[in-house]
Amino acid sequence: MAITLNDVAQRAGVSRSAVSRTFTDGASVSKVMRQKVEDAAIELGYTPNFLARSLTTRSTKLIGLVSDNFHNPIFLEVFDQFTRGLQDRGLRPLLVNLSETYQASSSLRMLQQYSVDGVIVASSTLPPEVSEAFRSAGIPVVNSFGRFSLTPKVDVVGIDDEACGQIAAETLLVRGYKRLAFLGGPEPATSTQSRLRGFLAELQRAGGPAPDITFAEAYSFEAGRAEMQRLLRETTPAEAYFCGDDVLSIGALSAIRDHGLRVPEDIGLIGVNDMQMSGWQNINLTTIAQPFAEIIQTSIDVIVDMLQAPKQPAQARRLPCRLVERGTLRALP
Amino acid sequence: MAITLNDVAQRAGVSRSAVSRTFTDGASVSKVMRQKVEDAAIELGYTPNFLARSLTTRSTKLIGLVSDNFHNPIFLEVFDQFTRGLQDRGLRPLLVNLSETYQASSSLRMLQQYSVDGVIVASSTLPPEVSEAFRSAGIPVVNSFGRFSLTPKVDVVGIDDEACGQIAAETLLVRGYKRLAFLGGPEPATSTQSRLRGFLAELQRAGGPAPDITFAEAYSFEAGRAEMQRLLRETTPAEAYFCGDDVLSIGALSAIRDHGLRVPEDIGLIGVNDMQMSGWQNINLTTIAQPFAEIIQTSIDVIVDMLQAPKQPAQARRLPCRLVERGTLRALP
DNA sequence: TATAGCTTTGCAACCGGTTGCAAAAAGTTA
DNA sequence: TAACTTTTTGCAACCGGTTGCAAAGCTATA
Repeated sequence: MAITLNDVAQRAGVSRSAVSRTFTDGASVSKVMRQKVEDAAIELGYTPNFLARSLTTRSTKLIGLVSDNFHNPIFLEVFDQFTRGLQDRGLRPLLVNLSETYQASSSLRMLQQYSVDGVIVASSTLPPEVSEAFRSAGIPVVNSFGRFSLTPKVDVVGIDDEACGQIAAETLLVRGYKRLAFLGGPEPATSTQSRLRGFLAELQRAGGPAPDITFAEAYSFEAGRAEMQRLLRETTPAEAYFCGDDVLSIGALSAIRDHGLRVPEDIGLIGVNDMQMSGWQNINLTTIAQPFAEIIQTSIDVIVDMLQAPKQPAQARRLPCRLVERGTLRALP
Repeated sequence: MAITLNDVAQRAGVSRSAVSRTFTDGASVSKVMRQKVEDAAIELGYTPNFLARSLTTRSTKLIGLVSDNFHNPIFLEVFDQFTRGLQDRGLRPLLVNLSETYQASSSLRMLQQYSVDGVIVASSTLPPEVSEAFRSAGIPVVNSFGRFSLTPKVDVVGIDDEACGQIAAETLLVRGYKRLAFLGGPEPATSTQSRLRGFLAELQRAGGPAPDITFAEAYSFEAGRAEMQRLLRETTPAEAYFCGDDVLSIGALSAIRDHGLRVPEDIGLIGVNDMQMSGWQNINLTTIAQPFAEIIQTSIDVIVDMLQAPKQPAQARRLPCRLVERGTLRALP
């Protein structure tokens, strides 16, 4: 069916090795040999079979891209940048959707069977064990958007969630907000906990009052809306809320407006992520931007380095967040 | 490094073929042989190498999933469903991001090199030639979200764009709107053209006046907003707009509100797609839903059938759209 | 022109599997 | 128990490539 090495060799009247060498960088072939082979290859429409090659070279250029985050719109941007970044370096993303029904262990086995060169776990919610399983199976792995640790078992690239909470606190305090609140993502998520810790620490340092603390059931519009509705119904709302995520904030925003209150006049709101939608004029959310592009670029760099240099000690990298001012907090005094 | 067939054979004291047969469905192995082999395999932690196997079986279970749509949030839902659907059938998506810098022809070659079993082109904007190139290279292909044709060169699964335009027209007319307008996606996109055709045909049939027709520069929030701003500035706005896409509609919606007009009281709006966000209470867009789940499921079924039965004549499938009533059109009289 | 040194080439083994074929083993029947 | 089937097993070739090694070809030097 498909054209193989043999066909080309026969056509060009040379040995199989000669053809192979023509298509292998750094192999020794003379000008005239290369010409003969290339002519034959073009005539026949030959392209080398990468999978067969991988058998001896032990490199497939396949990278497992595993994620469980197929609902938060920011992840479309994430996938976009990962696929492009990998493609630019000649790597191919084998996408794995780690939903409830598809267990982590079976995905490990699957990626082993396909001899992926490495794995990128792109998720802020998957437990570290998922990434660690790859590493202990000897597959280079980087946990992108993962939680920082001083003693990481696998390489991690993410933001400094505590610093993020700190920025939120500073931002609110400097604008003169007094009664603050934290509206986090799902309580067990480690990102939520770290952001809360940073938030509280900074408030305490500044001598502010302790904030109200609640958690939404998920990082989603509905969860943010439902939790804010509950707060408006059952409590005296705070002056400003630090929300765990933009999509959560947008849900909260809609609940506040439906309740007849204005943002930022009555209630202030600050999110985290800076997804595209947050900049839309009808949302216009003040938020703390994650450096997506840098996280992704760094993750790819890390994986690429690991392909070249085998097992280095694992390292956790923290990239800085920054405030993006829009219209959901009152102006600076 | 990794455990191979040979290791297991040696450990179990049997031939290589015996091991291979144990891991091949439908091969002939006795109970006791299977037991011996499986024991050894478990002890050693062996899993067969899929890529090596593919060399002889000529099946990689790899499916190229190519798209150029990494910006419209609905595509995250699309990727979610595609990856799960493929995984459920034991297939693996090799993701290809067809951006400007990454040409279609090189992706064809790449997917050939990886011996993918088939390709799904998931895009409503890529030209048919992209899919056709795969077919003429002998790779089973289905164009998901593609344009319907009576004489398709490749298998297509999508909606009936003309019927969609027709539904929009009916919906607006029955609510008593008189001065209608069409705010399409990029003018050259075939989906835009077909929807417009259906829209016009139905208006004409009903004897309504000819609508205004304009096009946004892209299927994006900004493009929808910019075009609607222009319309509000430079023209007398229509009573209701049929927008080519939800995200476009949301952009238009924000422009209308910023202009001090109310939806649906002053201007009505109807979109296409029914992305998740359209149901958010602060958007609440009346729209025509694409049957995403069915399109994706059908696309996968088609590809799977093609893997089994070689070249059947290409077929284009049209799945029905339906109206989703929310709050951007006035109520029925 | 003979010789040394470097480059190019083909042979054959190998990567990790599968599979047709024939021999061996097990099961059936008389 | 012998003869005949059927099942199980191992051998060896093959899938489409790569690569170490030695032979062949070339160039440069004396």
